[in-house]
Amino acid sequence: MGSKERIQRLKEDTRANILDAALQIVKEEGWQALSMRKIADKIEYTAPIIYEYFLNKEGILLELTRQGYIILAKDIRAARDENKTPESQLEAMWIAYWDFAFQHKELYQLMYGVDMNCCELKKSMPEAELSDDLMYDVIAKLITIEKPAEDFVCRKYYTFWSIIHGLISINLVNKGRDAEMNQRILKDAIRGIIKYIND
Amino acid sequence: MGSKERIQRLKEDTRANILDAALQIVKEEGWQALSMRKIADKIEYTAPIIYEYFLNKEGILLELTRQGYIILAKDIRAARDENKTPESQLEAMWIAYWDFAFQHKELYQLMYGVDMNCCELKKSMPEAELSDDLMYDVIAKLITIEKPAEDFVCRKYYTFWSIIHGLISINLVNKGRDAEMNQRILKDAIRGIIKYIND
DNA sequence: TAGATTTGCTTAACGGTGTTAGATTATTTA
DNA sequence: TAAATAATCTAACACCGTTAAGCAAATCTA
Repeated sequence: MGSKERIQRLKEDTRANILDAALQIVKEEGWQALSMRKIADKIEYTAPIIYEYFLNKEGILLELTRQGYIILAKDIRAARDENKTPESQLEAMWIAYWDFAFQHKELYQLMYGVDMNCCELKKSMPEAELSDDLMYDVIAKLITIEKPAEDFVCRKYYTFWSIIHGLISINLVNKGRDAEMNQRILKDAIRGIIKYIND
Repeated sequence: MGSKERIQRLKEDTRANILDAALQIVKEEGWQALSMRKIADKIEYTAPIIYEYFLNKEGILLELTRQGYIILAKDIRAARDENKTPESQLEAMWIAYWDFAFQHKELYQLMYGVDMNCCELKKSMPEAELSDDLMYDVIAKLITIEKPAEDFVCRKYYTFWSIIHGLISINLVNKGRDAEMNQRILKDAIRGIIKYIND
Protein backbone atom coordinates (compact mmCIF):
# COMPACT_ATOMS: atom_id res chain seq x y z
CA MET A 1 0.00 0.00 0.00
CA GLY A 2 2.90 2.31 -0.55
CA SER A 3 1.22 3.32 -3.79
CA LYS A 4 -0.30 6.31 -2.04
CA GLU A 5 3.13 7.83 -1.70
CA ARG A 6 4.10 6.87 -5.22
CA ILE A 7 1.02 8.57 -6.60
CA GLN A 8 1.67 11.58 -4.42
CA ARG A 9 5.16 11.76 -5.86
CA LEU A 10 3.83 11.48 -9.39
CA LYS A 11 1.43 14.34 -8.74
CA GLU A 12 4.24 16.47 -7.43
CA ASP A 13 6.22 15.61 -10.53
CA THR A 14 3.38 16.71 -12.76
CA ARG A 15 3.07 19.95 -10.84
CA ALA A 16 6.77 20.59 -11.29
CA ASN A 17 6.50 19.63 -14.95
CA ILE A 18 3.79 22.23 -15.47
CA LEU A 19 5.99 24.93 -14.00
CA ASP A 20 9.00 23.76 -16.00
CA ALA A 21 7.00 23.63 -19.21
CA ALA A 22 5.64 27.11 -18.62
CA LEU A 23 9.07 28.56 -18.02
CA GLN A 24 10.49 26.74 -21.02
CA ILE A 25 7.80 28.14 -23.31
CA VAL A 26 8.43 31.63 -21.99
CA LYS A 27 12.13 31.26 -22.53
CA GLU A 28 11.58 30.08 -26.09
CA GLU A 29 8.73 32.33 -27.18
CA GLY A 30 8.25 35.03 -24.55
CA TRP A 31 5.54 35.68 -21.99
CA GLN A 32 3.01 36.59 -24.61
CA ALA A 33 3.11 33.10 -26.11
CA LEU A 34 2.38 31.30 -22.85
CA SER A 35 -0.97 29.55 -22.94
CA MET A 36 -2.60 26.78 -20.96
CA ARG A 37 -2.98 24.64 -24.07
CA LYS A 38 0.70 25.00 -24.91
CA ILE A 39 1.70 23.98 -21.42
CA ALA A 40 -0.64 21.00 -21.66
CA ASP A 41 0.86 20.01 -25.01
CA LYS A 42 4.34 20.09 -23.57
CA ILE A 43 3.50 17.82 -20.64
CA GLU A 44 1.40 15.62 -22.95
CA TYR A 45 -1.94 16.28 -21.36
CA THR A 46 -4.95 18.38 -22.22
CA ALA A 47 -5.48 21.83 -20.79
CA PRO A 48 -8.11 21.13 -18.11
CA ILE A 49 -5.89 18.89 -16.00
CA ILE A 50 -3.69 21.88 -15.19
CA TYR A 51 -6.58 23.15 -13.13
CA GLU A 52 -6.15 20.15 -10.83
CA TYR A 53 -2.75 21.52 -9.89
CA PHE A 54 -3.27 25.27 -10.07
CA LEU A 55 -6.26 27.48 -9.48
CA ASN A 56 -5.74 29.17 -12.83
CA LYS A 57 -3.07 30.65 -15.06
CA GLU A 58 -2.34 33.35 -12.52
CA GLY A 59 -1.65 30.58 -10.03
CA ILE A 60 1.15 29.27 -12.21
CA LEU A 61 2.65 32.74 -12.54
CA LEU A 62 2.38 33.26 -8.82
CA GLU A 63 4.26 30.07 -8.11
CA LEU A 64 6.99 30.96 -10.60
CA THR A 65 7.25 34.35 -8.93
CA ARG A 66 7.66 32.62 -5.58
CA GLN A 67 10.41 30.41 -6.95
CA GLY A 68 12.12 33.49 -8.35
CA TYR A 69 12.20 35.22 -4.99
CA ILE A 70 13.64 32.11 -3.38
CA ILE A 71 16.47 31.82 -5.90
CA LEU A 72 17.17 35.54 -5.63
CA ALA A 73 17.39 35.42 -1.86
CA LYS A 74 19.72 32.42 -2.05
CA ASP A 75 22.04 34.22 -4.47
CA ILE A 76 22.10 37.40 -2.43
CA ARG A 77 22.77 35.52 0.78
CA ALA A 78 25.64 33.64 -0.88
CA ALA A 79 27.13 36.93 -2.08
CA ARG A 80 26.97 38.32 1.42
CA ASP A 81 28.56 35.27 2.99
CA GLU A 82 31.46 35.40 0.59
CA ASN A 83 32.47 38.90 1.72
CA LYS A 84 33.55 40.40 4.97
CA THR A 85 33.19 44.16 5.15
CA PRO A 86 29.76 45.69 4.74
CA GLU A 87 31.06 47.68 1.77
CA SER A 88 32.14 44.68 -0.20
CA GLN A 89 29.12 42.72 0.97
CA LEU A 90 26.75 45.36 -0.30
CA GLU A 91 28.47 45.63 -3.63
CA ALA A 92 28.52 41.87 -4.07
CA MET A 93 24.88 41.60 -3.09
CA TRP A 94 23.70 44.16 -5.60
CA ILE A 95 25.81 42.55 -8.27
CA ALA A 96 24.20 39.25 -7.38
CA TYR A 97 20.83 40.93 -7.80
CA TRP A 98 21.95 42.24 -11.16
CA ASP A 99 23.23 38.84 -12.25
CA PHE A 100 20.00 37.18 -11.20
CA ALA A 101 18.00 39.58 -13.34
CA PHE A 102 19.86 38.55 -16.48
CA GLN A 103 20.42 34.91 -15.63
CA HIS A 104 16.71 34.50 -14.90
CA LYS A 105 15.47 37.24 -17.16
CA GLU A 106 11.99 35.77 -17.45
CA LEU A 107 11.57 35.36 -13.72
CA TYR A 108 12.79 38.89 -13.12
CA GLN A 109 10.25 40.23 -15.60
CA LEU A 110 7.55 38.32 -13.80
CA MET A 111 8.67 39.42 -10.34
CA TYR A 112 9.03 43.09 -11.10
CA GLY A 113 6.56 43.61 -13.91
CA VAL A 114 9.03 44.65 -16.57
CA ASP A 115 7.29 44.61 -19.92
CA MET A 116 4.73 42.10 -18.75
CA ASN A 117 1.03 41.62 -18.73
CA CYS A 118 -0.66 40.13 -15.73
CA CYS A 119 -0.12 40.40 -12.08
CA GLU A 120 -1.87 43.00 -9.92
CA LEU A 121 -2.17 40.17 -7.42
CA LYS A 122 1.33 40.30 -6.14
CA LYS A 123 0.12 41.32 -2.73
CA SER A 124 1.39 39.67 0.38
CA MET A 125 4.10 37.26 -0.64
CA PRO A 126 6.45 36.63 2.27
CA GLU A 127 9.15 35.31 -0.02
CA ALA A 128 9.37 38.73 -1.61
CA GLU A 129 10.77 40.16 1.57
CA LEU A 130 13.55 37.64 2.02
CA SER A 131 16.14 39.57 0.08
CA ASP A 132 14.77 42.92 1.25
CA ASP A 133 15.79 42.10 4.78
CA LEU A 134 19.26 41.00 3.77
CA MET A 135 19.92 44.27 1.99
CA TYR A 136 18.42 46.29 4.76
CA ASP A 137 20.69 44.84 7.40
CA VAL A 138 23.89 45.50 5.51
CA ILE A 139 22.90 49.03 4.61
CA ALA A 140 22.14 49.75 8.24
CA LYS A 141 25.68 48.68 9.16
CA LEU A 142 27.14 51.28 6.83
CA ILE A 143 25.28 54.12 8.40
CA THR A 144 27.47 55.63 11.03
CA ILE A 145 25.70 58.83 11.94
CA GLU A 146 24.43 59.05 15.47
CA LYS A 147 20.67 59.20 15.28
CA PRO A 148 19.53 58.35 11.76
CA ALA A 149 16.00 59.47 11.03
CA GLU A 150 13.47 56.71 11.09
CA ASP A 151 13.15 56.34 7.36
CA PHE A 152 16.81 57.01 6.64
CA VAL A 153 17.82 53.40 6.03
CA CYS A 154 14.66 52.83 4.09
CA ARG A 155 15.44 55.73 1.80
CA LYS A 156 18.96 54.53 1.16
CA TYR A 157 17.63 51.09 0.38
CA TYR A 158 15.15 52.47 -2.13
CA THR A 159 17.86 54.55 -3.72
CA PHE A 160 19.93 51.45 -4.33
CA TRP A 161 17.01 49.43 -5.50
CA SER A 162 15.77 52.12 -7.83
CA ILE A 163 18.96 52.68 -9.69
CA ILE A 164 19.64 49.01 -10.16
CA HIS A 165 16.09 48.09 -11.05
CA GLY A 166 15.95 51.07 -13.36
CA LEU A 167 19.10 50.01 -15.16
CA ILE A 168 17.83 46.47 -15.48
CA SER A 169 14.43 47.53 -16.75
CA ILE A 170 15.92 49.83 -19.33
CA ASN A 171 18.15 47.04 -20.48
CA LEU A 172 15.45 44.40 -20.60
CA VAL A 173 13.00 46.59 -22.45
CA ASN A 174 15.52 48.25 -24.75
CA LYS A 175 17.26 44.93 -25.35
CA GLY A 176 20.45 46.10 -23.63
CA ARG A 177 22.85 47.68 -26.03
CA ASP A 178 26.18 48.19 -24.38
CA ALA A 179 26.66 45.61 -21.65
CA GLU A 180 30.08 46.86 -20.64
CA MET A 181 28.91 50.42 -20.16
CA ASN A 182 26.04 49.24 -18.03
CA GLN A 183 28.33 47.27 -15.79
CA ARG A 184 30.33 50.45 -15.30
CA ILE A 185 27.27 52.52 -14.53
CA LEU A 186 26.16 49.88 -12.08
CA LYS A 187 29.44 49.73 -10.17
CA ASP A 188 29.93 53.48 -10.24
CA ALA A 189 26.47 54.01 -8.86
CA ILE A 190 26.87 51.44 -6.11
CA ARG A 191 30.19 52.90 -5.00
CA GLY A 192 28.84 56.42 -5.24
CA ILE A 193 25.93 55.67 -2.99
CA ILE A 194 28.10 53.81 -0.50
CA LYS A 195 30.56 56.66 -0.45
CA TYR A 196 27.99 59.24 0.44
CA ILE A 197 25.61 57.05 2.36
CA ASN A 198 25.71 59.26 5.43
CA ASP A 199 24.87 62.48 3.62
CA MET B 1 -17.89 70.76 -52.86
CA GLY B 2 -16.28 71.55 -49.50
CA SER B 3 -17.73 68.29 -48.29
CA LYS B 4 -14.42 66.58 -49.00
CA GLU B 5 -12.85 68.59 -46.22
CA ARG B 6 -15.80 68.06 -43.91
CA ILE B 7 -15.55 64.31 -44.38
CA GLN B 8 -11.83 64.45 -43.91
CA ARG B 9 -12.38 66.26 -40.63
CA LEU B 10 -14.94 63.70 -39.52
CA LYS B 11 -12.48 60.93 -40.23
CA GLU B 12 -9.82 62.63 -38.20
CA ASP B 13 -12.33 63.02 -35.40
CA THR B 14 -13.07 59.32 -35.45
CA ARG B 15 -9.38 58.52 -35.36
CA ALA B 16 -8.95 60.75 -32.34
CA ASN B 17 -12.04 59.23 -30.76
CA ILE B 18 -10.54 55.78 -31.10
CA LEU B 19 -7.40 56.88 -29.29
CA ASP B 20 -9.39 58.69 -26.63
CA ALA B 21 -11.67 55.71 -26.10
CA ALA B 22 -8.70 53.38 -25.80
CA LEU B 23 -6.99 55.56 -23.22
CA GLN B 24 -10.21 55.99 -21.29
CA ILE B 25 -10.77 52.24 -21.10
CA VAL B 26 -7.21 51.75 -19.92
CA LYS B 27 -7.63 54.42 -17.28
CA GLU B 28 -10.82 52.83 -16.05
CA GLU B 29 -9.96 49.15 -16.29
CA GLY B 30 -6.24 48.81 -16.99
CA TRP B 31 -4.28 47.73 -20.01
CA GLN B 32 -5.41 44.15 -19.73
CA ALA B 33 -9.03 45.13 -20.31
CA LEU B 34 -8.37 46.97 -23.56
CA SER B 35 -9.95 45.24 -26.52
CA MET B 36 -10.92 46.25 -30.03
CA ARG B 37 -14.57 45.44 -29.39
CA LYS B 38 -14.64 47.61 -26.27
CA ILE B 39 -13.14 50.53 -28.14
CA ALA B 40 -15.72 50.04 -30.89
CA ASP B 41 -18.51 49.98 -28.33
CA LYS B 42 -17.33 53.23 -26.83
CA ILE B 43 -17.25 55.06 -30.15
CA GLU B 44 -20.54 53.39 -31.15
CA TYR B 45 -19.22 51.40 -34.05
CA THR B 46 -18.32 47.78 -34.60
CA ALA B 47 -14.80 46.48 -34.28
CA PRO B 48 -13.77 46.15 -37.95
CA ILE B 49 -14.15 49.90 -38.47
CA ILE B 50 -11.08 50.49 -36.35
CA TYR B 51 -8.98 48.76 -38.98
CA GLU B 52 -9.81 51.57 -41.38
CA TYR B 53 -7.93 53.93 -39.09
CA PHE B 54 -5.20 51.74 -37.65
CA LEU B 55 -3.31 48.76 -38.98
CA ASN B 56 -4.10 46.74 -35.88
CA LYS B 57 -4.24 46.98 -32.12
CA GLU B 58 -0.49 47.51 -31.95
CA GLY B 59 -0.98 50.50 -34.22
CA ILE B 60 -3.21 52.13 -31.63
CA LEU B 61 -0.67 51.49 -28.90
CA LEU B 62 2.10 52.84 -31.07
CA GLU B 63 0.21 56.06 -31.71
CA LEU B 64 -0.52 56.48 -27.99
CA THR B 65 3.16 55.92 -27.30
CA ARG B 66 4.02 58.61 -29.80
CA GLN B 67 1.62 61.04 -28.17
CA GLY B 68 3.17 60.22 -24.82
CA TYR B 69 6.66 61.09 -26.01
CA ILE B 70 5.43 64.36 -27.42
CA ILE B 71 3.76 65.40 -24.16
CA LEU B 72 6.83 64.33 -22.21
CA ALA B 73 9.17 66.36 -24.38
CA LYS B 74 6.92 69.39 -24.07
CA ASP B 75 6.88 69.15 -20.27
CA ILE B 76 10.62 68.69 -20.04
CA ARG B 77 11.29 71.58 -22.37
CA ALA B 78 9.00 73.82 -20.31
CA ALA B 79 10.82 72.84 -17.14
CA ARG B 80 14.13 73.72 -18.73
CA ASP B 81 12.94 77.07 -20.00
CA GLU B 82 11.67 78.05 -16.57
CA ASN B 83 15.12 77.70 -15.03
CA LYS B 84 18.45 79.35 -15.56
CA THR B 85 21.40 77.42 -14.23
CA PRO B 86 22.08 73.95 -15.57
CA GLU B 87 21.77 72.60 -12.03
CA SER B 88 18.27 73.89 -11.48
CA GLN B 89 17.35 73.08 -15.07
CA LEU B 90 18.37 69.48 -14.67
CA GLU B 91 16.54 69.05 -11.40
CA ALA B 92 13.39 70.62 -12.80
CA MET B 93 13.60 68.50 -15.93
CA TRP B 94 13.83 65.24 -14.03
CA ILE B 95 11.04 66.29 -11.75
CA ALA B 96 8.98 67.05 -14.85
CA TYR B 97 9.77 63.54 -16.06
CA TRP B 98 8.68 62.19 -12.71
CA ASP B 99 5.47 64.19 -12.74
CA PHE B 100 4.67 63.05 -16.25
CA ALA B 101 4.98 59.42 -15.21
CA PHE B 102 2.32 59.80 -12.55
CA GLN B 103 0.11 62.29 -14.35
CA HIS B 104 0.04 60.05 -17.40
CA LYS B 105 0.59 56.78 -15.64
CA GLU B 106 -0.93 54.70 -18.42
CA LEU B 107 1.13 56.37 -21.12
CA TYR B 108 4.29 55.94 -19.09
CA GLN B 109 3.57 52.24 -18.66
CA LEU B 110 3.10 51.96 -22.39
CA MET B 111 6.23 53.94 -23.24
CA TYR B 112 8.57 52.15 -20.87
CA GLY B 113 6.98 48.72 -20.57
CA VAL B 114 6.23 48.83 -16.89
CA ASP B 115 3.92 45.97 -16.04
CA MET B 116 2.63 45.75 -19.58
CA ASN B 117 2.00 43.22 -22.26
CA CYS B 118 2.79 44.06 -25.82
CA CYS B 119 5.38 46.08 -27.55
CA GLU B 120 8.63 44.60 -28.87
CA LEU B 121 8.03 46.91 -31.81
CA LYS B 122 9.18 50.08 -30.14
CA LYS B 123 12.06 50.29 -32.54
CA SER B 124 12.84 53.49 -34.36
CA MET B 125 10.51 56.14 -33.05
CA PRO B 126 12.05 59.56 -33.53
CA GLU B 127 9.74 61.12 -30.95
CA ALA B 128 11.35 58.92 -28.33
CA GLU B 129 14.58 60.79 -28.68
CA LEU B 130 13.18 64.28 -28.25
CA SER B 131 13.51 64.38 -24.50
CA ASP B 132 16.71 62.32 -24.58
CA ASP B 133 18.46 65.12 -26.40
CA LEU B 134 17.21 67.78 -24.01
CA MET B 135 18.57 65.93 -21.02
CA TYR B 136 21.80 65.14 -22.75
CA ASP B 137 22.56 68.77 -23.51
CA VAL B 138 22.04 69.99 -19.98
CA ILE B 139 24.08 67.18 -18.47
CA ALA B 140 26.93 67.98 -20.83
CA LYS B 141 26.94 71.55 -19.53
CA LEU B 142 27.51 70.37 -16.00
CA ILE B 143 30.56 68.36 -16.87
CA THR B 144 33.56 70.56 -16.33
CA ILE B 145 36.45 68.15 -16.57
CA GLU B 146 38.84 68.74 -19.42
CA LYS B 147 38.60 65.76 -21.69
CA PRO B 148 35.64 63.61 -20.69
CA ALA B 149 35.80 60.07 -22.04
CA GLU B 150 33.60 59.47 -24.99
CA ASP B 151 30.84 57.68 -23.14
CA PHE B 152 31.10 59.83 -20.03
CA VAL B 153 28.04 61.97 -20.66
CA CYS B 154 26.15 58.94 -21.82
CA ARG B 155 26.93 57.13 -18.60
CA LYS B 156 25.81 60.03 -16.48
CA TYR B 157 22.62 60.25 -18.45
CA TYR B 158 21.89 56.58 -17.92
CA THR B 159 22.60 56.93 -14.24
CA PHE B 160 19.98 59.63 -13.95
CA TRP B 161 17.52 57.81 -16.08
CA SER B 162 17.98 54.54 -14.25
CA ILE B 163 17.39 55.82 -10.78
CA ILE B 164 14.36 57.81 -11.76
CA HIS B 165 12.86 55.16 -13.97
CA GLY B 166 13.60 52.59 -11.30
CA LEU B 167 11.83 54.61 -8.65
CA ILE B 168 8.87 55.14 -10.91
CA SER B 169 8.63 51.48 -11.89
CA ILE B 170 8.78 50.36 -8.32
CA ASN B 171 6.06 52.80 -7.45
CA LEU B 172 3.81 51.92 -10.35
CA VAL B 173 4.12 48.18 -9.82
CA ASN B 174 4.05 48.27 -6.03
CA LYS B 175 1.22 50.79 -6.03
CA GLY B 176 3.41 53.49 -4.49
CA ARG B 177 3.22 53.49 -0.76
CA ASP B 178 4.88 56.55 0.66
CA ALA B 179 4.74 59.37 -1.86
CA GLU B 180 6.54 61.85 0.34
CA MET B 181 9.47 59.56 0.95
CA ASN B 182 9.78 58.92 -2.76
CA GLN B 183 9.91 62.60 -3.52
CA ARG B 184 12.74 62.87 -1.03
CA ILE B 185 14.61 59.97 -2.52
CA LEU B 186 14.16 61.48 -5.93
CA LYS B 187 15.48 64.91 -5.00
CA ASP B 188 18.31 63.49 -2.92
CA ALA B 189 19.37 61.28 -5.76
CA ILE B 190 19.26 64.04 -8.34
CA ARG B 191 21.30 66.39 -6.16
CA GLY B 192 23.70 63.61 -5.28
CA ILE B 193 24.42 62.81 -8.88
CA ILE B 194 24.77 66.47 -9.83
CA LYS B 195 27.13 67.01 -6.92
CA TYR B 196 29.50 64.29 -7.97
CA ILE B 197 28.91 64.42 -11.68
CA ASN B 198 32.57 64.94 -12.45
CA ASP B 199 33.83 62.00 -10.41
C1' DT C 1 -33.46 61.26 -63.49
C1' DA C 2 -31.75 56.19 -63.99
C1' DG C 3 -28.18 53.29 -63.47
C1' DA C 4 -23.49 52.30 -61.98
C1' DT C 5 -20.12 52.91 -58.56
C1' DT C 6 -18.12 54.01 -54.56
C1' DT C 7 -18.33 54.53 -49.48
C1' DG C 8 -19.51 53.34 -44.72
C1' DC C 9 -20.61 50.02 -41.97
C1' DT C 10 -22.23 45.47 -40.36
C1' DT C 11 -22.61 40.47 -39.95
C1' DA C 12 -20.32 36.24 -39.90
C1' DA C 13 -16.56 33.72 -39.57
C1' DC C 14 -11.59 31.81 -38.34
C1' DG C 15 -8.43 30.47 -35.12
C1' DG C 16 -6.88 31.64 -30.83
C1' DT C 17 -7.41 32.50 -25.55
C1' DG C 18 -8.81 31.02 -20.25
C1' DT C 19 -12.00 28.25 -18.08
C1' DT C 20 -15.85 24.97 -16.76
C1' DA C 21 -19.16 20.94 -17.03
C1' DG C 22 -20.07 16.49 -18.46
C1' DA C 23 -18.82 12.25 -20.39
C1' DT C 24 -15.45 8.65 -20.64
C1' DT C 25 -11.94 5.70 -19.46
C1' DA C 26 -8.83 3.56 -16.23
C1' DT C 27 -7.76 2.21 -11.59
C1' DT C 28 -8.69 0.80 -7.04
C1' DT C 29 -11.56 -1.25 -3.65
C1' DA C 30 -14.96 -4.65 -1.77
C1' DT D 1 -16.21 -9.78 -10.82
C1' DA D 2 -18.95 -5.52 -9.58
C1' DA D 3 -19.10 -1.10 -7.65
C1' DA D 4 -16.77 3.02 -6.55
C1' DT D 5 -13.41 6.24 -7.34
C1' DA D 6 -9.88 8.66 -9.65
C1' DA D 7 -7.80 10.38 -13.85
C1' DT D 8 -8.40 12.27 -18.06
C1' DC D 9 -10.63 13.96 -22.21
C1' DT D 10 -14.25 16.15 -25.22
C1' DA D 11 -17.16 19.84 -25.89
C1' DA D 12 -18.61 23.99 -24.90
C1' DC D 13 -18.79 29.10 -23.36
C1' DA D 14 -17.45 33.66 -23.75
C1' DC D 15 -14.01 36.34 -24.99
C1' DC D 16 -9.93 37.92 -28.01
C1' DG D 17 -7.65 40.05 -32.72
C1' DT D 18 -8.51 39.97 -37.38
C1' DT D 19 -10.42 39.27 -42.15
C1' DA D 20 -13.87 38.49 -45.88
C1' DA D 21 -18.24 39.07 -47.59
C1' DG D 22 -22.36 41.55 -48.05
C1' DC D 23 -25.69 45.26 -47.50
C1' DA D 24 -27.44 49.85 -47.81
C1' DA D 25 -27.01 54.48 -48.42
C1' DA D 26 -24.65 58.19 -50.66
C1' DT D 27 -22.33 59.78 -54.70
C1' DC D 28 -21.04 60.05 -59.36
C1' DT D 29 -21.98 59.42 -64.32
C1' DA D 30 -24.79 59.18 -68.38
